[in-house]
Amino acid sequence: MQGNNINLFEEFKKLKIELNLKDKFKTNFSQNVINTLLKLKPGETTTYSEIGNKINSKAYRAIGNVCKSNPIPLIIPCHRVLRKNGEIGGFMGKSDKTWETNLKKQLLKIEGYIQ
DNA sequence: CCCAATGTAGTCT
DNA sequence: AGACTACATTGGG
Repeated sequence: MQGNNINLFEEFKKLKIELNLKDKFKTNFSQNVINTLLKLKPGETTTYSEIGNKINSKAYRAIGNVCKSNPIPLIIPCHRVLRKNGEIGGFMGKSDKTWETNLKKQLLKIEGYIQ
């Protein structure tokens, strides 16, 4: 059956939603973080320290803070950011084993990063 | 294991 | 304005 599968990214493209990211992310730092995140493709992951290298900053923890203020998870793919030591890291403001971090794992599964 | 460094936002005084 | 605090982290002692 062909028509049963939906490519979410193609569907999103069709919607042609325009986001005013500068409105939400005012500072230089946060815009750098967001721009770096938007370059990630489905199935790709990065780490807080890797983003730090790209934007020339050591504020790894602050990178998490930017993600926390992400109004639209999935469009700004904060779930593709993992800890350098392989841990899952936090999601939507929570860092321990909560439904939020579990959702993060599920998203990575869907995108094929983990089984 | 403990701890300083990092950027932002929030809460005081 | 300034001081202080909490964070989805990291690398070093």
